[in-house]
Amino acid sequence: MNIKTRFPPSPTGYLHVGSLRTALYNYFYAKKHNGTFLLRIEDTDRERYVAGAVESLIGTLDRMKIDYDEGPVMKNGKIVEKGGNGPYAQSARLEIYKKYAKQLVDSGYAYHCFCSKERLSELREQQQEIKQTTKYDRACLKLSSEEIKTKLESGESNVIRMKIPEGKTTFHDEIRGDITIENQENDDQVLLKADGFPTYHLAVVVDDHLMGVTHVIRGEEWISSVPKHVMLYTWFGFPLPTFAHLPLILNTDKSKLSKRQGDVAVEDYFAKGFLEEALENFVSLLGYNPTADREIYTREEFIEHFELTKINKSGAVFDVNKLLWMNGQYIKMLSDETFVAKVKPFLKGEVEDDILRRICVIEKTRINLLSEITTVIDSYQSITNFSKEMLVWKKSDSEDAKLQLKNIFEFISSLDDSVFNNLELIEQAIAGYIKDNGLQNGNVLWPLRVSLSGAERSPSPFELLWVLQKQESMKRIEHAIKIFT
RNA sequence: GGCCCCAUCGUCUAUCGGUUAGGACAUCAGGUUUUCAUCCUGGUAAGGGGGGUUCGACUCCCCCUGGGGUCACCA
Repeated sequence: MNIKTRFPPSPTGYLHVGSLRTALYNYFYAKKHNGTFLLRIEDTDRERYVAGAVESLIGTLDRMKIDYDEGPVMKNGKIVEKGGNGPYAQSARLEIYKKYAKQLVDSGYAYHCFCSKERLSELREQQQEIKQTTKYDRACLKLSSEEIKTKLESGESNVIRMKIPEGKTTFHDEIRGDITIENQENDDQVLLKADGFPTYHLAVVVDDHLMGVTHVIRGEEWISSVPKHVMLYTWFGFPLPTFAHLPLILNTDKSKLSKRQGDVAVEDYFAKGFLEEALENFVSLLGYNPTADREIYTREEFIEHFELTKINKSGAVFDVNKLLWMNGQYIKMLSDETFVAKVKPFLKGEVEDDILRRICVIEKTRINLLSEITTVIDSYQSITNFSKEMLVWKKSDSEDAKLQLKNIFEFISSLDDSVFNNLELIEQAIAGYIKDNGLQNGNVLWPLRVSLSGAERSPSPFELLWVLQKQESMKRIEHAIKIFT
């Protein structure tokens, strides 16, 4: 069988991290089985229309390097469609849904409903008051065919609703096994809205079938509506796809991951300086672990080991701390050149290329977020005030610190400019100086480092000399010496 | 509230009847280092409760408890 999976986001203007994982899992599954993966735009809610959302979504998927065989793509700044099962935006498929909805009405599985929204909400309120389950009361089912005909002919606003039959519906979920739900739990779901747009339920079934989708992999929040989908598949005579409902991604308090409790958009994570690869790795691990002997996996490994039956059933808390750690791991794996390039968009002011490169080399093991580069650069460019106590190493004293600074100042000024272009040479020179004079590392390096950085914690003095260069370094040491007088 | 799903360290997970219940993040301690970071070593830390089934249950079954999801002309 030719496997086909799909990713059908609603174009909200950003990609939710839960959606990202859904997209990834669908992608992994298709790739593993040499199948196809398609992107479909579920834009049937005109009230939630966001201008430019599709473009932004495509951009984000592109940035995540999640490519699809079918669906809308950008070409010369415009959206064009790829694949032979389009259109891939549901708003462009209205006639199709109308046809299928009508077919259901004609065969008695669905019916027109003329009830106003006001009546419906009143009804709901009444039911809630007497603690009844809120369901449509099927008032319009009692309409005679003549009545329906006249209402329709007079152009009265109406929707098409499913006529949920008695009994119960059982379906199989690859992750959870068989699930049975009483049909009476379902409301007579609206399939076609008054504005002619379908609801999710109609559109997803029709499209998945027409587009040849074999595996429906989506979030757990859809489980309760699967019976409706199963009924639709059955009424249309469509073969059932394989269902797999992924565990939810949760807030720290275990509720469904939401905007209120932190960032949910992958674009937000980009903006904070997370790397695409780290995000993919982290989010993919929320639900299963390919081999369980490590945390860092390549996409190829995720694909190779991916199995629906290995996915966890319980929800996973999104732990930013671990993401941060993972991002740091990915940053360390970056080449210096790539790191510099990735960091550039975060720069506030101009930084000379060569200096930036040196700073990046030093900071690669020190930051977990690309955006941290800005504060780090500030610390190289300006120095905060420090007391003379700070210049004294814990195993030394004020007199010695001052002496050491004076001596190292002399030594550094004797060094050739070219030495400062090579981190190793700097280190060799200073180490040699310490050894030749029979000194202790701490006595020299501590005050040196503090005078260069102005901080108790900082990169090594060698690294600082390398970045600051001779002139600036001497200036700072001189300034430190003055503090003693 | 009805229905559905779920239940291993604080968190992500491994263990698909027999393990000293493993790894990772976080945390704590130690090492390396002039400091910080990196890195290395080690520690603390888990099978919600009660019944079964079995020679033997974290693992299978039932109940309870707890958590979550869902109940729209939103997806």
